Amino acid sequence: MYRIGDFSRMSRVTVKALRHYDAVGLLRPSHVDDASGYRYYTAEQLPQLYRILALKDIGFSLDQIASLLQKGVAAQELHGMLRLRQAEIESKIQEEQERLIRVEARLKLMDQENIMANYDIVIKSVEPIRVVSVRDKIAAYPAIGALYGELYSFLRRNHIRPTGLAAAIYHDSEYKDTDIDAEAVLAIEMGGKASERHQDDGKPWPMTLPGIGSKSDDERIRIYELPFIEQAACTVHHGSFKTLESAYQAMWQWVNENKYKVCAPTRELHIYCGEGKVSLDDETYVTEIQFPVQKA
Amino acid sequence: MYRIGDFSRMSRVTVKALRHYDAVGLLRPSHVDDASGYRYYTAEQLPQLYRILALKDIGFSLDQIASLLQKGVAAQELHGMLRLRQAEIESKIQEEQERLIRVEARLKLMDQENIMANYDIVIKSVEPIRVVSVRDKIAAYPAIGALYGELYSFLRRNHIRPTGLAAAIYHDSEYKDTDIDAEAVLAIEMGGKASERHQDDGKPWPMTLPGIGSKSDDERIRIYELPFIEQAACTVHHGSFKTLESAYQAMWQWVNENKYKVCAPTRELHIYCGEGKVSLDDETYVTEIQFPVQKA
DNA sequence: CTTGACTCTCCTCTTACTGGAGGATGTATG
DNA sequence: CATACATCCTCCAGTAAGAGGAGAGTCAAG
Repeated sequence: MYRIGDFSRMSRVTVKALRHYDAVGLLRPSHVDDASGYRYYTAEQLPQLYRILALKDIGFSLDQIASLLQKGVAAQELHGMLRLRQAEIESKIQEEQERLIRVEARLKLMDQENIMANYDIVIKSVEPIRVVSVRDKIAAYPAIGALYGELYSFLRRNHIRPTGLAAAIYHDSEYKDTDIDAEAVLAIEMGGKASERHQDDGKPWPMTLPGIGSKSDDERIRIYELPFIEQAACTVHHGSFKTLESAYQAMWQWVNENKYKVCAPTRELHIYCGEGKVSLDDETYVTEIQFPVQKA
Repeated sequence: MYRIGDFSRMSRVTVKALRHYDAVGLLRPSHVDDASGYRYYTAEQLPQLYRILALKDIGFSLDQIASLLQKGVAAQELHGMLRLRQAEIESKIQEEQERLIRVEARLKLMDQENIMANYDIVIKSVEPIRVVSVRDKIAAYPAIGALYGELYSFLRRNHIRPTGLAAAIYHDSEYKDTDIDAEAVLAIEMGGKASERHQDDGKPWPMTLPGIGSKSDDERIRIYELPFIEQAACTVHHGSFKTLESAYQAMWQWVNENKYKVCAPTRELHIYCGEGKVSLDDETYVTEIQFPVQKA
């Protein structure tokens, strides 16, 4: 019979931990003195403790260990748990390796800091958005303004209210500065409440509103739902459109270095874009750039 | 100005998390309504939030992020933090890889379970122990009993009390079953209290007690301190000495598969060894086997 | 009998939030 | 203007695996 301190020294497990294992029922001392509450352990409990430590080393939680020990678990079951752990560890390693790549990419990017502003790039999902849209080849980026004009006049004529969110979608798979395949979109009301939006009932929304869209002027305009994006690399540019370019540069570099690839048209969300008419060098603008990506 | 829910939807950060960042001072809403307490965020705060997320992705704690953001930290400093993180991640990956090896070794071992009992092997450190010792070549393992006899008679003659801990140390670097270089040791009192034992003052204990050890009978006997072992692979065998062999087998296999190598003589601690005379097939015995190891 | 080492229980703290209760506020609709 | 009801608020508890410490009781040796 060993007192807790002796048992602790033998096993190199802290007294605190031994008491904790007692409390959670993982390793009860073989005897507890009624009067003093002193815990007494026996030599036979040492292998039990070692089993606990070995399983802990493997990465099981105390709960899992308890269930592995208590119901005289079949070897089969332990085998399965081990396989599961194996997979978990492997994915954890992968995760850490990706993290490592992000750190390294960032370090690299810092060394070029004089060249480009520091953008913080984040992977997130993007919910579907119901929009009115017009798509056309444009000569240069600023020309997209005309497309928004078309959309606003369409909405006015048909008494549809925009939600205020405007975005551009670029369908070219590479960088171009002329003859750009651009789409301008304005978000409009979704059906249902925000909390229900996720679980779409599958019914497709009409591509055009009933009774409209037949006029020849509106033939260019579509109403549909932008698809959900599972993973988008996103960054926010705070400043004028003139300097937006550097954000794109940072995005491409990040995507490459982190071994992603762009798997759908890129989007540009105009989060803040002034009240009146749009200018090219308003430094107060806020724009989010979204690159739908997949692990390459 | 966005309400917390809108800001949450834009950034895909939960409302709870945003409130938490407010609480810890990481990202204060740019305006809080006095009357209602409603938090209002601006578009400019989106890049700030993204910076937080990017740093979090890299693995910094919120505290670290706060300190990185608050005192307009020099790029130098961030660079240093990133390097540090890099090293941390690398060591974490290594750790997980070792964990993975342990899981695989265990799976392998389970497949041979019919052959050998399941031993749980653990890495721990072993504190120095002050002992009386006698070392000799013995013909076979059971012959070590005679060495213990010598030690007990020595202690009796010199009125030294053993602490009760007995161990065998095997100096052969490979398995032998004859002509074995064995050392029998019995622990005796250390100077100082248990809590002070760790911090040895460097003074070597005398190799022999003053006034004794000069008799010719005692020339074989040494008194010294077993060295501290930083890492020892340890397992406990519960059963007779006859079956101890299989524990050694398991140990060697484990050490090899986990890519360690044995770097010092192995020890056998007799944790429970009956009261009277020692038998070869007492199934109640408890023995710990310790292999000092290093990563190969 | 005293001293000092040891042990006990109970409390709080750690991370980065999540979940929920109970109540106040904001906005759209009838 | 009244009423839903969606959204917001603040507080409280819980998570894993103990660490740290307070205050009090226990054990063995001298």
